[in-house]
Amino acid sequence: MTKRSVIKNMSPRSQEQFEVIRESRKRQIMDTALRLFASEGYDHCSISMLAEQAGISKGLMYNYFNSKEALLSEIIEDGMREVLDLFDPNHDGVLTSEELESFIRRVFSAIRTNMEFWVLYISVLFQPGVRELLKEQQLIRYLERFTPILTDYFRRKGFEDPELEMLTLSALIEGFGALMIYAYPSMKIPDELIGKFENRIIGMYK
Amino acid sequence: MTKRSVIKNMSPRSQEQFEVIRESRKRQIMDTALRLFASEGYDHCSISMLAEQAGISKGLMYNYFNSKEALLSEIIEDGMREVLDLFDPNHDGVLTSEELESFIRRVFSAIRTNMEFWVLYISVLFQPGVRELLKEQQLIRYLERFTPILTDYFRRKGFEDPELEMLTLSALIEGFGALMIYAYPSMKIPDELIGKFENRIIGMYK
Amino acid sequence: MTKRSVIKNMSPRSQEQFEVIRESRKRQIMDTALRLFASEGYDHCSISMLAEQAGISKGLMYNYFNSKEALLSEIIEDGMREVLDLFDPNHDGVLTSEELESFIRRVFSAIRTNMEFWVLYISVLFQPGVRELLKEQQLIRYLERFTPILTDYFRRKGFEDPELEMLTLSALIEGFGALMIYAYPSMKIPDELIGKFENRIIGMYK
Amino acid sequence: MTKRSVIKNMSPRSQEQFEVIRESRKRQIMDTALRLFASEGYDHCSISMLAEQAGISKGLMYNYFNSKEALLSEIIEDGMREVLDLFDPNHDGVLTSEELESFIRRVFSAIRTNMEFWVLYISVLFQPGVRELLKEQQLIRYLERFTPILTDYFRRKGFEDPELEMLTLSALIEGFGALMIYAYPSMKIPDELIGKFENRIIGMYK
DNA sequence: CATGAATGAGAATTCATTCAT
DNA sequence: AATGAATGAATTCTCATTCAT
Repeated sequence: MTKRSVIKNMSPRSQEQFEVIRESRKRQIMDTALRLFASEGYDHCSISMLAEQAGISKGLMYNYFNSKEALLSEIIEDGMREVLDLFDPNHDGVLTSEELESFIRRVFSAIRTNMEFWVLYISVLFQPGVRELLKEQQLIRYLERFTPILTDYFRRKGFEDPELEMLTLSALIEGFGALMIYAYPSMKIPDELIGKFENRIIGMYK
Repeated sequence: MTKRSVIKNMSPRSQEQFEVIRESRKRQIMDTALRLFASEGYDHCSISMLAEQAGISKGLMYNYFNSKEALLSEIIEDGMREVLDLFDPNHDGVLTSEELESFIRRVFSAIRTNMEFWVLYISVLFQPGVRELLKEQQLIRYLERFTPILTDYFRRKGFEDPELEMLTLSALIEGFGALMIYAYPSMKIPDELIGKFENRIIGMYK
Repeated sequence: MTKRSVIKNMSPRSQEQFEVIRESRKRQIMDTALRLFASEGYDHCSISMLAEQAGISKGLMYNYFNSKEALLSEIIEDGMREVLDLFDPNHDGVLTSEELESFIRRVFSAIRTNMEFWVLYISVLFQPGVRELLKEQQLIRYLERFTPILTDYFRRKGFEDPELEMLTLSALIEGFGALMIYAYPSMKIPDELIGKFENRIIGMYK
Repeated sequence: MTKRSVIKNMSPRSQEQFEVIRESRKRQIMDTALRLFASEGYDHCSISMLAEQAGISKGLMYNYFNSKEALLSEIIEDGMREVLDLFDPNHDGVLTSEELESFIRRVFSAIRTNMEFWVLYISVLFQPGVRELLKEQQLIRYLERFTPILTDYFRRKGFEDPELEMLTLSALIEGFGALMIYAYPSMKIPDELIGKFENRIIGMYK
């Protein structure tokens, strides 16, 4: 009788309990890592530092993630999932005015409520060496699927140059994100101004 | 006989020759470093890699720069100088329509012709650990001096909410930069579209 | 169930086991380092050499000491503790003849039984760059506290020039140490002669 | 006709002049090096630093000395020659009281007037890695030749244990040197006290 | 004789990762 | 599942020495 089976016999519900423990540990690690990666930078945050901050041993991390890069990857995927959840996945490929407004509002909301994720995401996005990592990620593919839908929307709405509108809208959103991130965490753009900005964009494309 | 000629006699390779060598080597190192930092990322580019790519020994870099960070710093300063040269430093604090148009065109031109620098600049800007390095840089101070001038311009032009216009313009420019950089070097936004985008922005604020 | 036992359950190798490992490894590293620093010189002994001699990897040293200098520092402190233990810390500031004799005998004993430490200590003491490291060490402070006590002893004993006696005694001890160390490890001053020397000094100041 | 012969023809007395230049340059380098080695430590003083302080180029040093170690070696030899010059080399192997007094006075004088040399000498002497360098030096051989002469002196003078006297005198001198060096350059032992100390030693062995 | 650019071996140190327990 | 000791490759940086001019 192996040590393993002994443990098994002693705790019949251990299977589910283990699952729960695993999941909570994973969250704990990922939350700490997101915070540290964003504030210290992915490269400058060592596994030691991470383990210490998360209150676990260095070895344990490798029990949950195959490597530091795998951890990053999961964090990014996780953050994206959270972001994507904000968007209606049910649309049929044809965008209405209401759906566009909702989309824009969600984008702004996402940026404002997930700053830590965005800082990490963008800082990683601009580290050329790691870029490849993200190229295959869902968000990018999602956004790429979204652009023709948007372009189509502008065409249907009778905009003279749909592509130009698409570029402008993209730039406005990206630019807003960049401004927010760059300001984070020291400066702050007033909430009221952000609201106006949001409304203006919606007004431009309704 | 001047002191200079004495020195000359003492050193078979003259002062000027050494200066020429130093200057050209420095350029060679900085050019290689800019390229590599931008394409591989500052952190992922080691001195070994840099030396190999530049065709010099590892030690030589330290003959010209005190540290890797000092090298980065000089590259950034250098790039900024080049960028700032694009802008007219002679304006008196009051912006005319023509000056604004000129400014916007120069910004776009700068982004498009110095992509490598911008990729590096932005990637560094978003690396939390190195951010402090740039906070004291000229470009940021320059841009910060520019924002009130722009806001004032919008006020004089009778725009309803000058701050909102300022934010919008900033977002459009930053967003365009981000799009360009993100696309670099694999994708390309068509030149024609960029031209239209530029003209639209100018049209918006004239 | 105490917190301790919880921790125990969590780690198959118990807290105590780790402490034992750490302590023994630390000793192993410090012993090797003392030997090497004394025989090769602190500067000429590289971490590589040390690791090789101690039979560990280069990196492991940094698991136990923050830097090479920290290692040196701990060795010095350790040696001093050992040396200071030889002296009676209970004296009340007033020295008797017996205490002086005991002190001198202990000094000589310390020098003779801790040669490796003394060689390192003195060699470091005379390396200008590292001197500051030792200025704050206990031994020096201890000795500095001792000099007025000795001077006072000579005054009470009716010596004509207590300061001169103090200087002479110090010189005799330092000189003996220097001779021993310089001779180490190739030459040897005969034990019998050392004994006579010791007795003579004691005789001079009783 | 080679470039060399041209120069030769142009300056007929260049041979002697070169000698003078060489000699003065060498002195300049050695003086700077002695000062720096003593104050910064041999290991921590780089050729760059030395060249800068001496106002010459790095390469030039190698024109006069084959290596950094050769430079050290020459400095040591040079300092020893200076020290040895203080002693009467003419004695016939039999020491008189007057000669001993003169010897001791010279030793003390040497220590006090050549502190920089002694600091370097001792610091090098105690760096085990470099010790071998000095083992073959003249001063040590000289001193080794001197010990039997001293022992013989004490025997002839009727001292009970000549070897013990020899050891005591050596310890007193070495100890005084160590005290001086250790105090250098921050503390100072009062000149008057040194004088008394000197006289006491002379008194002890006359 | 004199220069300083250039080299490359080697230094201290960091850190992702492995593994015995 | 959990620990942290151990590894070793890679990193930044230093410096004695060489060499073309």
